[in-house]
Amino acid sequence: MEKRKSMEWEQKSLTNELTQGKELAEQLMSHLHHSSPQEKKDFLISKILFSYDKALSLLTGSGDGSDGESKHIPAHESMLEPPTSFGNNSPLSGISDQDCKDKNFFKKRKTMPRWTKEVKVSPGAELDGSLDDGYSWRKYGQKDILGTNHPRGYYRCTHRGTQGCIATKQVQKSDADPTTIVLTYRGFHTCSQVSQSARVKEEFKGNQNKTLEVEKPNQFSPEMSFSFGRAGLRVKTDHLDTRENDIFPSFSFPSTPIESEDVGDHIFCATMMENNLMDNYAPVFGSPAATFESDYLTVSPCHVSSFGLVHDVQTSESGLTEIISAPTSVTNSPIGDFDFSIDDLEFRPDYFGLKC
DNA sequence: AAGATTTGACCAAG
DNA sequence: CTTGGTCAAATCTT
Repeated sequence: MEKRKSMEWEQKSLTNELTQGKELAEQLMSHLHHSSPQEKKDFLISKILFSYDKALSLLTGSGDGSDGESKHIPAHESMLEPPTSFGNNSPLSGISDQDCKDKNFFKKRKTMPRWTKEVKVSPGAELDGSLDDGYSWRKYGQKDILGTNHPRGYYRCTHRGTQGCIATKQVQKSDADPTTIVLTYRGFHTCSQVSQSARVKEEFKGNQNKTLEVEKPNQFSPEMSFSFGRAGLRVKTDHLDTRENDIFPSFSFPSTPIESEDVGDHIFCATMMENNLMDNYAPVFGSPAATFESDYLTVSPCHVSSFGLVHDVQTSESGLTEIISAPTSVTNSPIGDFDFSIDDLEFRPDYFGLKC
């Protein structure tokens, strides 16, 4: 009896959330066709994401802690920080507060934002954890991990003490391929480096063409294809090049350095963490995951048809290959495309959604 | 001297 | 109990 009531309630809530999401998306569409303030769009996107996420939570019954990811993550790391790029006075903070109170939304989330990146380094290259990803890190530990040949290094943001930045990363050499470094990022930067990133982004906005020309004429090609399959969204981009320090995960890709001779394929693979708010907001948190060697590019999808992301781009320096992925399958994550869109929106609103 | 790294100890989760 | 992650004192580097 109790159970049935509960199920009915959940179904009703699910319907409500999905309906709300749809309505919000329609509102957003209408705003996109008009010159509405960016903040308003952000607000709508945020609400859409929350709606979808809540719907997913209901579907997966995450309230019982069955979240697949959570079992790997210590409970004391459960908090989700508000997206810094929205700011404290952003519309988002309002909704999140309300949602949190209403349904213990965040209570169910025992995870920190977490995703991995594999960086393949040319033989002979330095394989330490200090690979420059645009942020400064301080090593706070190292541990031998069972079943692996190489120790894992633990790094936290240098500004943890001064600015309370909670971002951490783990660095470990791959067993299968010692030239590959597996980077696991956790948490998003809340330090000033985020705003730094945003500033670069703004500069990029204003000088996009100039930058592109200076760096590598004709390198930026709009022909990117997003192919979504069960295995994940794939973004293929040919000859991407520009400079942009951007935010993970969606549309930030390493770019080609100016004097890059050793040109190789750059594979960027991002799968979204299912049913996780932080995934939705990952792009605006200022994650370093997609950053590399200070040269980045923010791109936008031309069309979106499924989930997951692989990005081929002309090399970053030294013919490095990066594979970025979130730990959980994206198959169950209908919000995957939102993940990709939100950052894009922040940067180039006109590309949001499935429009191109 | 201040900041970064190393490394053994500690703790929570499974 | 085992394991991954973090702490913090000792040590090193700038």
